[in-house]
Amino acid sequence: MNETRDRILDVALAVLGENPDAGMGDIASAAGVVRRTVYGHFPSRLDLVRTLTERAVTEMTAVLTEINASDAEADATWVEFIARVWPVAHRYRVLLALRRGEYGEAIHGLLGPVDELLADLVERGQHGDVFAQHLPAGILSQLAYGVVFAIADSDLSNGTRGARAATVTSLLMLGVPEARAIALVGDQPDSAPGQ
Amino acid sequence: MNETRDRILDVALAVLGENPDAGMGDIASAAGVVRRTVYGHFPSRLDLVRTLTERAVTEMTAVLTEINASDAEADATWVEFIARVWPVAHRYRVLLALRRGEYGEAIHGLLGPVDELLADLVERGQHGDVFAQHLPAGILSQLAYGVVFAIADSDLSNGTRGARAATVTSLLMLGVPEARAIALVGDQPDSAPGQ
DNA sequence: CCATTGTTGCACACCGGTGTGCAGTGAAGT
DNA sequence: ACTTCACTGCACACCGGTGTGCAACAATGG
Repeated sequence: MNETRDRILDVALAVLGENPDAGMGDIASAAGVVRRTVYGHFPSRLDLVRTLTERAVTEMTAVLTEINASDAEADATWVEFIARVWPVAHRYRVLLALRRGEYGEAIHGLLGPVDELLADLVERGQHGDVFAQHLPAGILSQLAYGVVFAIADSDLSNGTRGARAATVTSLLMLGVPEARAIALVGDQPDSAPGQ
Repeated sequence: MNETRDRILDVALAVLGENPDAGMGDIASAAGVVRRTVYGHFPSRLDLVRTLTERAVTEMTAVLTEINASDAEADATWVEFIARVWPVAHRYRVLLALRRGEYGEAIHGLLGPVDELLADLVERGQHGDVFAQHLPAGILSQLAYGVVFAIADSDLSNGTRGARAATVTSLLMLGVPEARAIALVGDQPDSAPGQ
C-alpha cells in the first residue's frame, strides 16, 4: 500500500548513510520522487529521522531481549549479539553520526532502551568477572558498541571481515583476553566461510 | 600583539568543544567581541577551523616524534603518549566531531601526519608482538585514538580519571592483556594521585 | 464515467548562517 | 595634536535548506 513511503525510508537510510547531511531534496531524487512527495509522507525532516530510528530500535531490542534470555556467559552473549545485530548496525550506521547535532536529543531518547539492555549485559559480564571493571558498565557498553558502529562505518564495513573485526575489537576493550576472544569468534557460525 | 586573535582562538576552541555547530556569532560574543571582528582575523569559518587544527597538529606531532624517539616497548610508549597528549586531545576534542561534515576533508588532510605517526607506532607494537594483529595498523590506530577522543568527549573527560580510562581502554583494544595494561598505567606518574 | 488518492511541479515565505562594505569611534604611539 | 590601527555597529546580499499552498495530472477502482 505504502510502496512509495517504504521506498523513501529505505533510500533515505542509504543516502543518509553516505552523507548524514543530505537534504530532503537529495533523498527525494534518490528515491525517484519529488521533494514535495517526501513532505507528503513525513511532515518534517525530524519525522523521517525519527521513523528511521524507531525502526532501528525495534530491530535491535528484538534481538537483544531474545539473546539476553539465554543463560550463556556474557562474553558469548556479546558475540552472539554482534553477529545478529551486525547487519542492522551497518544499515543504520548513520545513527552514529546523527546522535550528534540537531536531532541528537530525539535520537538519544529513542535509543535509550537499547542502551539499557546493553548496559545490563555488560554489567552482568562485569559481575561474573568476564568483563573488565575499569569503567562503569554504562560507559563501557557505550564505548564498545560505539566502536562496533565505527567499524560499521569504515572501509571493512560489509562482509564477514567487518563483523569479525568489530566483534574481536569490542571484546578486547571489554577486557576479554585475546585468546578467548578469538576462540569465541571462531566458534561463531560464519555465514560465508570463504569470504 | 594579537591579543584579540589569540583570545578568539582560545574561546573558539572552548565554544566549539561545547557545540561543534556553533556559529561565528556565538564564538564572537563568547570572546566578548563583535562578529565582524572575528572576520577581521579569519576571513572565513574554515580559516578559523584550519588554524585550530594546525595548532593541534603541531602540538601532537611534537609530542609524538619526541616520544617515538625513545626505544621503549610500544605499549609503554603508547601509555606515555596518552599521558602527554591527553590535555591536548581533551582541548581539541571538537576535531573528532569536525572530521565529519563540511570541513572533514580539510581537517583530515591536516591530521594526516599525526595519523601516520600513530600508525607507525602501532605497527611497531604489532611487529614486536606487543599489540594484537587482528586488524591492520592503520585502522587499529584510528580506532584506538578514536576511543581516546571519545572518552575525552564524555563525562569523565577531565582530571586523571579520564586519562586513566582512556589509556586502559585503548591498551585493551590494542590487544594488551588487562594485567599488563593496569601495571603500565600504575607506573605512570599521576599528577594528582588523590583525585 | 466519475471520484478518490497519490504524485507532480511550481512558487513562495522563512530562517539561520556566512561573508562584505563602510562609516564611525576610541585608544595607543609618535 | 595627529596618525594609525583595531574594534564597532550597522546594513546588506547571498545561499541553502525547510516547510507550505495550490493547481494540475494520472492511475486506480467503484
